[in-house]
Amino acid sequence: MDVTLTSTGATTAAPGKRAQTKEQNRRLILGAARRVFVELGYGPSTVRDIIRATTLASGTFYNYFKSKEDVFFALREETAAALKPKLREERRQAKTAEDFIAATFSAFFAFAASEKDHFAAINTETLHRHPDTLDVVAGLDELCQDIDHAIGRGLFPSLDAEFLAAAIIGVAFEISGVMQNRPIHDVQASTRFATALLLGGIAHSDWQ
Amino acid sequence: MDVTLTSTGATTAAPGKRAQTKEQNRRLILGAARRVFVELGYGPSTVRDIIRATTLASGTFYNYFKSKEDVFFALREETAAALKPKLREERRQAKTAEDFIAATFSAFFAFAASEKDHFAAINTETLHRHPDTLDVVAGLDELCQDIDHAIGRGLFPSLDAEFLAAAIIGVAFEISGVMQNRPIHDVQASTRFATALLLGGIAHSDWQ
Amino acid sequence: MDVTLTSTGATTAAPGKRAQTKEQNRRLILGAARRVFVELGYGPSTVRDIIRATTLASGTFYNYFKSKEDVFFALREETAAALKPKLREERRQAKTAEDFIAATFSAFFAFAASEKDHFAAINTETLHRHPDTLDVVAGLDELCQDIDHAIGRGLFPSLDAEFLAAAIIGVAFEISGVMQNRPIHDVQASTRFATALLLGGIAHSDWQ
Amino acid sequence: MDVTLTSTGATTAAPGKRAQTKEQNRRLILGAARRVFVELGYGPSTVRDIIRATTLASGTFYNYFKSKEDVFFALREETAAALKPKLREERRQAKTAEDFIAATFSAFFAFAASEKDHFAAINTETLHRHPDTLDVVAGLDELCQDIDHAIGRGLFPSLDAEFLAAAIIGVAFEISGVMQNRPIHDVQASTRFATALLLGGIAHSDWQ
DNA sequence: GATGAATGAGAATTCATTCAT
DNA sequence: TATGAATGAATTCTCATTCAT
Repeated sequence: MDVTLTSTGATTAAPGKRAQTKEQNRRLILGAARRVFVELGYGPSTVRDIIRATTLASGTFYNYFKSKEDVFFALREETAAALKPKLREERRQAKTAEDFIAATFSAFFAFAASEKDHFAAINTETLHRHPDTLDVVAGLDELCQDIDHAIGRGLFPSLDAEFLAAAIIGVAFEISGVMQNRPIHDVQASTRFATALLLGGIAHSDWQ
Repeated sequence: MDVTLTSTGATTAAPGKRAQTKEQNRRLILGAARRVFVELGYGPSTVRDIIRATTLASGTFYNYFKSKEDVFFALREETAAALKPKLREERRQAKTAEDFIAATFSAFFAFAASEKDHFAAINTETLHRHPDTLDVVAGLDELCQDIDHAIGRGLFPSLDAEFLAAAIIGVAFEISGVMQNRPIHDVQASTRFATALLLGGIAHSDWQ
Repeated sequence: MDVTLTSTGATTAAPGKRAQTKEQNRRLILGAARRVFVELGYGPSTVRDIIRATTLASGTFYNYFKSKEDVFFALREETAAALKPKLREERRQAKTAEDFIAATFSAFFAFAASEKDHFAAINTETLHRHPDTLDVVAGLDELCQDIDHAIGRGLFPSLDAEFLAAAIIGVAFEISGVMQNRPIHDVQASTRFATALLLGGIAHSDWQ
Repeated sequence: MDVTLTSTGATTAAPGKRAQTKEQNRRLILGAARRVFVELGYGPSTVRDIIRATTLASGTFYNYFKSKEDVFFALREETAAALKPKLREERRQAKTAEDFIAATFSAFFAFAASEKDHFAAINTETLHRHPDTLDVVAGLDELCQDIDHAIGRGLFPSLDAEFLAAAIIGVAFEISGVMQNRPIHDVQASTRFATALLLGGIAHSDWQ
């Protein structure tokens, strides 16, 4: 009984340290989850696997997350938070359609190349298990908005923004997949190809 | 003597009732699996779920397939067998780059619209669990070959065939995803958009 | 209907051939079972394993045997039928205690060395699963009788025949186990050791 | 601060309620396994059977043991730990061959009579499923060593120690089997018989 | 008699989650 | 809050056996 009192006292006495440990544990779990998702794929991964990749006890997991899915959403949020601002920023400043497209692909491929783990954890079958993932991460909504905005600014002709956004994202993911399978991850070449294709199509003059 | 003949004859008659039931059951399981995969997604689906979607006993499943994965491969094979020939045939006969691209998208979107289940079962997260699925179903290899061939015939400029194939497949899947979410599945509009984009790029003149 | 007639006719027409196939199949199953028991041990072996080691269909098994245990009893009977007469014959003709003991061990070890498979199939954990196996195979009853008889003939002093029979069989099996683990299966040496031990004990004069 | 101390103290106190329950459950499972092995034999016993003989939930079993085999090894270790020291101790102090042999048999039969369950659980067909069981439990290695040592001390003539050890163990197990089937478990009579046989052989003078 | 597919009980094992400490 | 043992539902898979052909 008095214990409650005392312990409460202790809790309020050192809130900083408590909070720090809490944030620490949260990051511990997220990091472990990312590693596990990359290793096993999202579907086969279990909460047990995540806990095992941690120094924490099984019960502790549930102080931070409700389920594996819950962890995944947190990870996705992290990735989105890291990627989306970069994408938007550059697109905002685009003066031409080429700037716009190139900025999008460039940011995307650079991220895919540098943050392999972020990307791998997301890229696994999660994409289709949670089909909005790609939209969330790459910011389909924002891309749509930006495209509409760009159409308004006269950068693009008036076309189906949703289709275009889908096409851009489809090309971005598939090309980045090919890129990651090649011996060297040539971000520039990938960006050049995707940009040229989206901008001028196959028929345009200067391939190579 | 003749008895032996007769009885043998009866037993091995044409497909025989036995063989017929066997093929029937195989199809029963495949059908159930397709429905289950569409409903739950591939990962969460269990062999039990598939059996439950069937009138058969649990053990019977294993007379036909080794595992859930085994069923999936059979389904994928089916889908590929249904889709790939259509794709190739039309591309073969293409006289122009536009024919080539349009034929590919048209066949793909038509298939996606008409064979929703085939497509949905494949399209689930299986795509990334079995990353070669898309290649198998849509025939990445054949697409690469056909592109190379088309380059040889002078239909296309000389570009990175693998990148282009990836881009086409990425656009095809993503656009078909958008299409399937819209109230009406306008195959023609989707085909027109994707073809125009890939062929002339965003910058080309006549959108709409 | 008339088929029944005809087929019956056929059956009675060539009874020899039928019977031959029947006996053939029985032997096929017994042989497969022995191999399987030796390979996997009796416990882990399944009827399926036995059938698989055969060219026959699963249902056919049940035309010949009721269960795995049933097969085992048949095998044991076979082994007993092969071993017991040899043992008895030689013991009958024994003129001295040494003859009696030596004959028993000699026949046993020779059998163990030559009929490894028979022996191995029996020797596995079946021994204790069916604890009477050893008695059946080695003929504990007959050994008891023969000992009693020998006591009557004055070959042995008057001792507890059951204990002695147990001791003989225990020594026989354990020594044969050691023998089979040695590089060469020296039946004579084993016989000599066991006979000397049982006859004169450790304390007797001429070991070596 | 002191709260931490107190709570920590409570949690880790001596064995602690947790640890105590854990050990309790371990013994619960081992006890159940022993009963089940005796009842059904090792081979036919299943993990389910063991769990069912317990008040615990199925999953709990796997918190303690990996498999049925794992339990068996634990039981065997227990039995060996209970039996072997008795055997060795008495043999060490043996002044004569008779002492040596008698001590071995006496300890063995006494154990067999008193610890029927220990013995029965081990004695089942496990013996041949895990052929080293007998050696482990009865200490074949130690017996060999002790025999060699005894030969060195001049207690025994120079004979094949491995053969002798095998013979002793064979006699011990078989005689104890006979003994256990008799209405009264006369440890002394069994010891006397086995000792006399091994020591002086059948031919020695004073049976009875 | 021979065949081999269907059956469904049952075995081993894992897992998310709870809760006493 | 952290811990980690207990839980029992759920899953995969095997097996002996039956029975229509």
